[in-house]
Amino acid sequence: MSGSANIRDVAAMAGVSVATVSRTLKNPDLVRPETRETVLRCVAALGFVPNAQARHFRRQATDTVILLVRDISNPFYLDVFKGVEDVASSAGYKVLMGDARSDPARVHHYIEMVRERHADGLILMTGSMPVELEDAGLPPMVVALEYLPTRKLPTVLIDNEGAAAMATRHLLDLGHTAIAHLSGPVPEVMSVARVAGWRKTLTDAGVPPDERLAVRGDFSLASGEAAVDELYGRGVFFSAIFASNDEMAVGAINRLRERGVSVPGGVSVIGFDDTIFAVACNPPLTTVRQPQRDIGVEVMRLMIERLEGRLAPDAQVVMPTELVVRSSTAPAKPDGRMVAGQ
Amino acid sequence: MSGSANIRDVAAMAGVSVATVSRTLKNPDLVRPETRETVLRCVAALGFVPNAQARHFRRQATDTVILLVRDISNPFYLDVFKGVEDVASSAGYKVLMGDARSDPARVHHYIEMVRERHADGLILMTGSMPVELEDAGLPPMVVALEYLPTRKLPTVLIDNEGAAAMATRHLLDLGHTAIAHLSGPVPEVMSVARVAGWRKTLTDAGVPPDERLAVRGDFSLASGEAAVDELYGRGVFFSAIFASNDEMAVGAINRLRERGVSVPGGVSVIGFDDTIFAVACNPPLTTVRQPQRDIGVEVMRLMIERLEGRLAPDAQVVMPTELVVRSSTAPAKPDGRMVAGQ
DNA sequence: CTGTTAGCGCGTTCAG
DNA sequence: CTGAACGCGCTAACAG
Repeated sequence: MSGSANIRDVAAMAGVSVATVSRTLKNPDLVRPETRETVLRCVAALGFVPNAQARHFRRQATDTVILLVRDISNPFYLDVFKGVEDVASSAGYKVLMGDARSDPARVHHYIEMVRERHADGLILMTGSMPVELEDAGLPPMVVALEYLPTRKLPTVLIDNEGAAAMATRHLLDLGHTAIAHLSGPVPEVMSVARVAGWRKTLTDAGVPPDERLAVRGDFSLASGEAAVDELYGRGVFFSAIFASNDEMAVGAINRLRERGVSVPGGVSVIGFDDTIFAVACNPPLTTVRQPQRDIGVEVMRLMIERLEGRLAPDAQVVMPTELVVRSSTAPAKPDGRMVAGQ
Repeated sequence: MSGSANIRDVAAMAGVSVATVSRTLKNPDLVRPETRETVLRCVAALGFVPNAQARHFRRQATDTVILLVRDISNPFYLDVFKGVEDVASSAGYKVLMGDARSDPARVHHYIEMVRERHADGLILMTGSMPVELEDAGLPPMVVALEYLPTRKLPTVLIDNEGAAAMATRHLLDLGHTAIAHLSGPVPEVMSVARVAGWRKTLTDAGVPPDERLAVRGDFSLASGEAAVDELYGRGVFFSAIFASNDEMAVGAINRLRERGVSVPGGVSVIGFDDTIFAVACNPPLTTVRQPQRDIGVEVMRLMIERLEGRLAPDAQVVMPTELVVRSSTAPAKPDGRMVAGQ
């Protein structure tokens, strides 16, 4: 009745061998129906529950993967996790969530966990990675949304430059030309690509940006607020802001309002990601949507293929992004200078 | 050099027995220094990393706990996770994050994982639990912030009724008397306790609430928006709202503004939790803070004590809450009726 | 269809 | 201080 029965107890009670019990549970069609029923009855009677550790030990697999994110405080990862978890659980895998806190030592720690066979594989959503690890000894890994320049690993990506161009073009189409950009932490590839998309789009449109319009942030709410102060401090005119994520966009909006500038009346703001912040924001945020859940789904699919040995090491999946127009962007005022020097 | 060396390979290379290698790694002082050094050299040379599965199998422990939350979409859990993870990792434990999605079947699934010895214990942050499980057969579990009436389990709590009273009193102190309440899903204990705190505080203050001022929500942004519509639909006057979490408070604020009611000028709004929503909100949200990270810290401590067998089954820890005054609440206007029938 | 057997890699006796 | 040997619970051969 208690949970401490093992497969031998069941076998003894059912008068069969342990192999038969094992088969009944794992491969029932190999067992004669009557035998099967007897065994199952005994399993129930003893409250037998197979020991996963023993099974894993024997099979040399844990059926567990680790999802390692840059910073778990970022709600962005919540839906990614859901996607990963859906695919994982329907394929019999468990998901461990790890928080790298942007610390290479912690990334290393999680890689060690896989090498110790705590888990079968590692899904990386972290930009940094310790370099001392030789490629050969690396455990099964796949990457999502990040760039690890020195490695060749299966990856799920978005077109960051193209998505940034989409955001910038939206503002151009509304008549804005003085478009500031709040970037993520440069020189990370992701941030650099978005800066490039912004700059190129403006240049191609014949309004190459004043470099004072580019402010470096770190994806935090606070850095969005600070960036607005920085822009005013630089004394540069702008009628729109393209922020590299929603959280900074919200920070920027809040600071603009504190300064008496309305959004989108005074300044238009567009974000990036389409997280919960975009809907919670007031006004609701125009943003570039990343399909978070689907990204999770795809990267877990890659992981499974990788674990089953059927996947090219340089497989790449590019996920689409999409402009979501809400209420934080509006046509530019003809007398655009009204905001200057505010 | 690759990671596939086992303890026998090390023993062979070092010319000692496997037992000596094991001791060197786990209990170095039992080994003569020179032997130890030789062994360690060989460990390094072979890139030996002990197989965690084998160790766990042998020890009948996984050094892993599961943190099962009601709904991972709720950013509230992010900091709880951090607290859990901090304590866990410094005690040598790993944390698996599970998402119950308010589905008892999923809770059951995670309990099974523990019974299968996938993990050593389960931290429950879910209100529902399948009742068919007999108390005796339950694996090590501790609970945080939730009430499982039928069970007696170690628990970390807050004083929900007291905290709700604190929020309500803040509004009373500002001169409000027509105070609406957006509750969580009644009849869950947590929601009921907050409703009780609201009602009792008003009654004690001599302004027993019109029952039309109580609107049932489900902790979602959308239900906060809908609740505002519901209040206006009921035609009941209110100058302040106490929402049972921040997300609903933000939803309420946004809908109020869409209706042309300013916050806090027209209506004051107070939330509950102090999640990232409170700071991202415009205006910044007055709220009742729960110490999320510390709650995680405490509940993981309880878990460890429970796993080490030293913990009363009915241990309880009550964590303090705190009023955080920001800008979404303001003194009531003398001509309070200005909002009515808006 | 079923039973027998041999480990998976490690920790822990118990002798020396 | 060290080595030999056993077994944790299960699954995957291989025989019947």
